[in-house]
Amino acid sequence: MNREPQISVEFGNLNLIEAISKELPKLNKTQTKVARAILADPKSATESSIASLARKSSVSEPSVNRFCKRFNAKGFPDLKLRLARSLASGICYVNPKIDPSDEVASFTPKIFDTAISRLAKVRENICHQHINQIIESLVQASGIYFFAHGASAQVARDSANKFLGLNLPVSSHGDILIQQMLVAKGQKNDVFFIISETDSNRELLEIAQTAKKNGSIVISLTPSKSLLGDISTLSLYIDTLKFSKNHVPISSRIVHLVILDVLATGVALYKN
Amino acid sequence: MNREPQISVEFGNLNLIEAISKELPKLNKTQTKVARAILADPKSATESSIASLARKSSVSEPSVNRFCKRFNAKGFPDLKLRLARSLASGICYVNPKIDPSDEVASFTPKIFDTAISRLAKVRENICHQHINQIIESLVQASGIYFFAHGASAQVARDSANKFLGLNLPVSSHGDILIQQMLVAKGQKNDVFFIISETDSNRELLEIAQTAKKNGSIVISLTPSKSLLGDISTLSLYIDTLKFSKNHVPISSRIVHLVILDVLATGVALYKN
DNA sequence: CTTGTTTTGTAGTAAAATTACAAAAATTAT
DNA sequence: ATAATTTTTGTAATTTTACTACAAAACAAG
Repeated sequence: MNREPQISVEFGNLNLIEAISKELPKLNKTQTKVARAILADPKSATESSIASLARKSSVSEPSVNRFCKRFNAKGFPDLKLRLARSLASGICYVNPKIDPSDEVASFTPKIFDTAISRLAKVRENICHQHINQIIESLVQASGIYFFAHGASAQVARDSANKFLGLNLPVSSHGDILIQQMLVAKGQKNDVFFIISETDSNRELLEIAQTAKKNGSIVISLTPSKSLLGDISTLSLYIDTLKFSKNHVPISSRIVHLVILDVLATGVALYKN
Repeated sequence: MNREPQISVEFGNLNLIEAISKELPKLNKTQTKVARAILADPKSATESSIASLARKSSVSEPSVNRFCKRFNAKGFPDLKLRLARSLASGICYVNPKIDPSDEVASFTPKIFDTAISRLAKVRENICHQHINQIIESLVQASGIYFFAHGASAQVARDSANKFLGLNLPVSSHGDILIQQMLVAKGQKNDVFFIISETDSNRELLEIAQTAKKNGSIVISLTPSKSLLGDISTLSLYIDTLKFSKNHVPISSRIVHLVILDVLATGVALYKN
């Protein structure tokens, strides 16, 4: 039973809450009241009747109805529907802050939620065509080299293990000198897969450039707007959260790992 | 001060569609009709009235209403709400199978969904008290040693990096001989943190036993019902999915990583 | 201040959902 | 088999909810 994903990313629907807060300054007096009431507790808004929302915002029922139409909804039930969708979709996930007074019971779910919402976001936005191209490159590569430094080195090793299990000519390397040597000897069908959480590494950039010059394929897993991504043959952009001191310090690594699971699965399917 | 994150996905609600298809065989004649009508086009169900859904499934309106209550909804609007929520995220909480005919666009969300639902499950079931005890052990340890083999070795290294950043006396080791040596010299306040996805490693078990005998603290991250867990001072149980050939091969590593983020966060908060 | 425009609420109407109850199946015991 | 009991289902009435037409305020410009 081949279950297709049931998502429908209808742009107009997904970020209704964001749309409302964006339009907030342009709204008149009563509509602002309604908007405030909704934004104050969007979830309960999805569960309440037009009457109770009208009461909550101290306006009349038709005013709530007009508000709905202002936002291109057919009516109040339609607005609730969109609201529910935009709440569940996670597009407007706010990364919860951890404050020093947090107990285990309060920060543990926060950390899980952050990880989950990051995955959910990437799930929505990832480009399947890119994935496909990467899979094809990997399958026909004469050699696959995972390069990374620092924390990402673990992801690189893990990836190499995965692909090794699929009988691909793969290895992973964390040492710059070795990376440089391998790139210098790179063939046309060699794939250099570079994983970077921060795009801050100058040496990796040069390595990628050399690889490109030699005609090898460079695939990168980097933050968006990264120099590394620019010069790569193919790249997947995963942004690290710029976390301030008390933000959840979830790593991109988790997302990277899942993406590499996707790639490995793709390769496995491709070879059969 | 148990403030929940402002916007969190409610995972208990999200799997209504799955719940319906799961209950399908247990339903009686009319309710099956309703279920079929909903499953045939869940999205349009969220947009239609009870009357039109009743017409579509060739049953009476009250029957639809009864169906709603069968699934713990307050009534029809409530069911629509839940349906909308479960559609919007598109996350499938039953571990989906990947079949060889799957395209990138169909197996990619499956893999993400599996990771997400695993995290969600652990988030719900994790014992905060255990976490707390582990954090306390780590903070007061004179030495922390992460031990793992195979794929988990990456998690061990990653964890060591994390705790190193918090100025703890930490190291990670993948080599059995070194592990044995370190355990033999173990002090009372030393913590041996053993990460294992499979509980299949006999040597690690012996190492844990030695550590325990020496009076050191043994903390383990293992599958439930594991021998390793039994002999540990403290343990967190994370079950690996026993995946058949065509199940999503998501690793426990992702869950392990998040748990270690939790522990690191706890330690960081504890020290301030 | 008056006229025209926009905004807002009132009251009535239409639609939707729920409930109570009765009819029809289905089940069980005789 | 058939009567009695239970369960299931639909009809009709009730209640709740949402929408619309219209009139009263509020506001702006002359």
